[in-house]
Amino acid sequence: MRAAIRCELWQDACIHPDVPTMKILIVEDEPKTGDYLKQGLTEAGFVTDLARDGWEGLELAKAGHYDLMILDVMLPGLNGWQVLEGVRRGGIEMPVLFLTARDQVEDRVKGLELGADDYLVKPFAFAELLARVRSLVRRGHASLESTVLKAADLELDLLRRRAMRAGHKIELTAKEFALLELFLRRQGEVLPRSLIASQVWDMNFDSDTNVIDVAVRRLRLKIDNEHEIKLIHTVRGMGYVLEVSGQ
Amino acid sequence: MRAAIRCELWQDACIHPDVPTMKILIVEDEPKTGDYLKQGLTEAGFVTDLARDGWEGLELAKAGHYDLMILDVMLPGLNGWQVLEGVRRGGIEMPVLFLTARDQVEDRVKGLELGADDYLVKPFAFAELLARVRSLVRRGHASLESTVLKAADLELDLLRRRAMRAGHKIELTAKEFALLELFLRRQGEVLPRSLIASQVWDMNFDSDTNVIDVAVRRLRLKIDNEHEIKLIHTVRGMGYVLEVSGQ
DNA sequence: ATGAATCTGACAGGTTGATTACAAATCTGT
DNA sequence: ACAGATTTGTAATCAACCTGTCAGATTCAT
Repeated sequence: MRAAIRCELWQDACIHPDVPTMKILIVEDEPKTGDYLKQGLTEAGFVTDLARDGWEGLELAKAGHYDLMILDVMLPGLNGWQVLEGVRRGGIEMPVLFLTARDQVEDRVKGLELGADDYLVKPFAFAELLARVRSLVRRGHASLESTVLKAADLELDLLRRRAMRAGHKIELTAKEFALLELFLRRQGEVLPRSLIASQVWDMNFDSDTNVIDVAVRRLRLKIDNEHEIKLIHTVRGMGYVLEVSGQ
Repeated sequence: MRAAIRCELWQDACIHPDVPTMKILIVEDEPKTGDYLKQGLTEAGFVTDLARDGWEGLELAKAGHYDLMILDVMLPGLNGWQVLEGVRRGGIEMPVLFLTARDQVEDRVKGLELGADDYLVKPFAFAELLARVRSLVRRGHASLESTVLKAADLELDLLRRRAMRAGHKIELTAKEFALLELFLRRQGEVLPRSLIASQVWDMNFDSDTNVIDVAVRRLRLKIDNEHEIKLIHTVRGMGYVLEVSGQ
């Protein structure tokens, strides 16, 4: 168990200069799924609210200003479409990501016609959800969210899936890419191994493995090795951080 | 912080010194879809009129002058093509965006032949519609030119449903065509298999199929095989991308 | 100095994607 | 509606190369 409390404090204290916080409303009655989503998205750097049923969801949607709503179709009380309809009638324009069950193909079409922007069939991989969420948020804020993350002379183009440092192209594997993306999105923050694990891997920290250390090393070899200024730093006992030193 | 950003967005949306307001005519009989389109486009800064059937659409198109028409194919009374034909006979030259059902491939061809400028398959994500709308409004009604997608010496003619590479005609099947269209519309972007699956197939990726791999291979055989410069590239662990390398 | 934390290099199993063949589904002309 | 042709999906095989593990070296804080 790594110093969880301290980490939260660090996260709270640190505000990204260039990436504004995005607020996401999750409407999901099943506790497990709901908590899972909330935690995962929070760790990914989003601010989330969780509504446990349709009515609560609708209410929250109207009250707060969200950048995205994640909406389960099967809900007690108001179902997903009804919530969506209520939201749209209320003149609220946020993008909506529908979660539907495997056999409810029709529902999917219905949802899209009613103005959902994307859908995902349960069960889904968290990484998949995250990708959709980012895509929707990006489109909603066309100019706000850049598709290129930067730190010093390092650039990561998310759409083209390419990394460059000092104008030199760098080939990254999938894991390396995901890891670097996380570092860049939360640069300046010290990321504990448990957080890295939950975001880049699907595991809940199998304490005694050094996959992360090895992955960070491999990334370093490609990113930092031939450069005077190092970007990825080890914070002993806490985790890793990507930052432009002298900052 | 959030508040500040929102304000800027609103101001941006409201005061456009260099962009005059664009008028869009929506012809859609299904009330929910119609309302949703109208609302969404209005909030995106367009001025919209909504016609509930073909006759009304035709009448409005002739009366007011619009910068774009969004036209559903399935309409009671006059259908989409008939409306389009009437509009063109009336000597009205605005760009037209067609909304068609997924499997009605013929419809799309017909629509394009009759002088539509682009089409979108229902159900679609609103963001996608918005992108097409903006593209059309910016470009204006360009007829033939607008229906050809290009990358290096590869051309895809949406109207004639024909592909050419280096001046040589290439016969494509329906799936191949749809796949290549997606690649060309989003060239430079690495498309994950899940994205391709949802766009070209009507499925949500049950990872235990390699349809996409096979389809890409078949497309490659026709597009890239005999050419020095490859256009479709594999990005291991991430997906496929069409791009002119060295770009 | 000492123990814990982290780095390093090598290796092997596993995953990914290319390729091929074949079966199922769809289209076509009669 | 039927038979043949074409298109499309499935499955098996193979090669390339990721990626997790591990053991030993190294660094760091006390």
